[in-house]
Amino acid sequence: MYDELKYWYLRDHKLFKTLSSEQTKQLCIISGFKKAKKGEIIYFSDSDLPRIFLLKTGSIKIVSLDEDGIETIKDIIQKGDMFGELSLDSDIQVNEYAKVLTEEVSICSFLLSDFEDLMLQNPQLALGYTKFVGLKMKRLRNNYTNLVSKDAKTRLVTFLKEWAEKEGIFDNEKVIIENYLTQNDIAQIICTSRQTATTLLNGFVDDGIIQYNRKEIIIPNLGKL
Amino acid sequence: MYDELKYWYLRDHKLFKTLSSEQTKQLCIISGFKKAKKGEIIYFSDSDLPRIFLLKTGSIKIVSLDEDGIETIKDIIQKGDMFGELSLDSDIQVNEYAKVLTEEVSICSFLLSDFEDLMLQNPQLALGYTKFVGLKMKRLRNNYTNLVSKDAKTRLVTFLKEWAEKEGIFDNEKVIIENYLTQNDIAQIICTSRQTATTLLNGFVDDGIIQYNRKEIIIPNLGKL
DNA sequence: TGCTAATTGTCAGCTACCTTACATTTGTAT
DNA sequence: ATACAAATGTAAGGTAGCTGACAATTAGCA
Repeated sequence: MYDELKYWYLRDHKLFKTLSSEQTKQLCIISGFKKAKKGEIIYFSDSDLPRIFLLKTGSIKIVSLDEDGIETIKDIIQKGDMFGELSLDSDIQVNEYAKVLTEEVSICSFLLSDFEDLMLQNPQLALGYTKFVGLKMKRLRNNYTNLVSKDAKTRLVTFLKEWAEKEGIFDNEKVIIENYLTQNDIAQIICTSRQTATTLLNGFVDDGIIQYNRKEIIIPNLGKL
Repeated sequence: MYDELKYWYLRDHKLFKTLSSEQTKQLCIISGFKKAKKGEIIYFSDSDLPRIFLLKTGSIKIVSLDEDGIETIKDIIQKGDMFGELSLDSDIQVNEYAKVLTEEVSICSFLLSDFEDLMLQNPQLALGYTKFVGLKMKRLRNNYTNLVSKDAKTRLVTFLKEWAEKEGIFDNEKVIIENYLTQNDIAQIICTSRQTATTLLNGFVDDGIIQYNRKEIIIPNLGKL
């Protein structure tokens, strides 16, 4: 029964659509599965073997700790996304871990080596995965460009728009976003200080462009942002 | 004879090592090949079909033009590197092109669709390619972190070190780099203004940490940088 | 060989943003 | 309910580095 569940967890991910149920099951048998609650930390280095993770529901942030013990957000992973050793190399970042942002997340994982084997057997999967990694790089590069050429305000607007597009609940021009990020998180994502992010957000509220509280962000008119 | 040449150009790239000569030839037949001189511009949109390029010798910069006509360096591509639609999607960036930096470059290219076909036939290639893209992403992410947390001076040092490692000619602790970049290029790479880059470089020269001219950069002691 | 364009050098203001520092509010455990 | 920690709000002061402006040098070319 448990295997069955895991099977389904993979099954409806677009990347695994091309696999026969036999192959998916093969991946499932060796895959781990877990749920975690808000604030919990998932260490990549828990298993000494490199893994690929698939976030089934919820959101997490990938955080790295630098020499001075300062947390930096590396990535926000959302429902349906994969994370872990995406570059398929096995050197695990010791000072990197994932932190759960939403109330609950469910994650399944499989060993990098098993995933590789499966890709070798199924070129379509390999191609799909390559495109997925490529897309991720494109997005990263985009962020990079924004960081260089746009100021903090523009970066915040861009971020809010993207967030709305990805996770917002639309009602005509109005969008509601479930706000599971602190202002500090947002600040880190757009690469600015917490204070600047706070000031900017409050500025938007004053201008009536957004409504903001700890639970949700409402954008009355996405076009106006 | 010409086909033969192109065959060899691919052959000794590590990514294509796993291919049978038959397969390499297959890719070769459909691939283009060209040489270009310093300052020349290579437009990706030249062929309406998306392509992957392989830089055999020399260096180029990938530049994008924004709305205001401002050039931004997206990437520096060196000998042996690939560039083009690496994310394997076909939407060509119209306002993106490559500019030759070294005296001469030789480039070969093949159609994205052909490359995909070949990957489907040879999963090992797909896997290798994914690792390659992953590595590229890792480097980008590294730059990103530097940009956020380090100041311009540190970024310049990091860049010089990397450049030396990658292309420098070593003589014990001393390294000589062939300098095909203008200070403006360097400034863009480390995301600062031309003036700041100039001042910093001259500062290093004054401190005796480097010797700088338009032809080459000499680092007497790489460890001291 | 001289002419022109590109590259490099230097400086003075300006500003977006960081830092430090503290007050206030909100969530949560006891 | 109370206490404590986390998250948010606000302000003053400092600064890295950008912008613009202009001179000096070097490279490419007719």
